[in-house]
Amino acid sequence: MGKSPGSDKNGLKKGPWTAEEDQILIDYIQKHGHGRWRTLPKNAGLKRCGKSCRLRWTNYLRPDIKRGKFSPEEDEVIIQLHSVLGNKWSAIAARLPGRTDNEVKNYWNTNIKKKLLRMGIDPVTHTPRLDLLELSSLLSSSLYNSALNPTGFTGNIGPMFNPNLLSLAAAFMSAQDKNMENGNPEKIQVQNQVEYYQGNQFPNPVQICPTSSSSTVMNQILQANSNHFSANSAANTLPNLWQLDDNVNNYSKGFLPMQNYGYYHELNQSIISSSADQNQTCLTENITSLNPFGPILSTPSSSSTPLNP
DNA sequence: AAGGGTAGCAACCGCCTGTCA
DNA sequence: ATGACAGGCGGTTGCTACCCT
Repeated sequence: MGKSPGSDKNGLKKGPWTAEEDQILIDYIQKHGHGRWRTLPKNAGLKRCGKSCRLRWTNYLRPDIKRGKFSPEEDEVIIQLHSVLGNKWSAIAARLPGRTDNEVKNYWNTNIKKKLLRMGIDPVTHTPRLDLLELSSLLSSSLYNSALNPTGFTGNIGPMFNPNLLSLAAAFMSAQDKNMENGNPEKIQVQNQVEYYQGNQFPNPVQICPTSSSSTVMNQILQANSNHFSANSAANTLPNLWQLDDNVNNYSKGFLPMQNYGYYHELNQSIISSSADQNQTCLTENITSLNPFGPILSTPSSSSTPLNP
């Protein structure tokens, strides 16, 4: 586990902690509390640096640490929060009782990240990967050809484009793939429960037939959002559901934009989903017990602007 | 059974920020 | 205003366990 055993030039021990060291640290903190980590090891009689002690305590020895597998609900919370906060592991971990930032970070890197990639979702931007060339060119042409884009914008469509559309598209793509693999020509029903503050509503549910052309589907999607598009084009800006006009007002309505995953509804304390995976209906479940967004709603960091680099 | 590859994760590293004198 | 220090954070490393051939 961890770094190789040994000691640094100051004679301080490095590497895995022994049970004895753990016990010494626990005993000391129970007696004196933590803090002053630099002097703690000396006072406790540990040949460790303060930083190592702090890490050992916060990541492993703390009594409120919850060990074991992450639940599907925790998975969802991590993904949702990551889409808003980016790699702010401590902030994410703060919403998961008993989980540490290190644990969340490791879990993300070893598990969720791969899961998202397998689903065709970019784990950094939380948008469907546009190396799905067919989709990419489709979206571009849809934008260019549309009178809804009078500015002739030619930039990156990634975050400027309503990610929910991409989600839906990804759901379609993925469902299409699955059906083709299974040789199942049946209609796919992609549940779409996106609720927009500005009154934009997808048809609910959207019926998508995998045998229909992708452009038809995308046209349906674009049309379904035409209210928003035309409203914003009046302001001579590219339509962007994530760059809402007035964050304060929007939040006061009780909706927190969850990039690519719909909206978290403050009053219902539930996520109104635009999940790319029709099987992930748990997104719409009430997750009150985890209540991941309470404090976030009161901080400026809850801006609808994605924090991801 | 043995060896190579890979996933999981504890621990470390270096940078950043906040506090205080 | 500034420098020192403590603590926090995200990224990376490297060991162990497990899987596959």
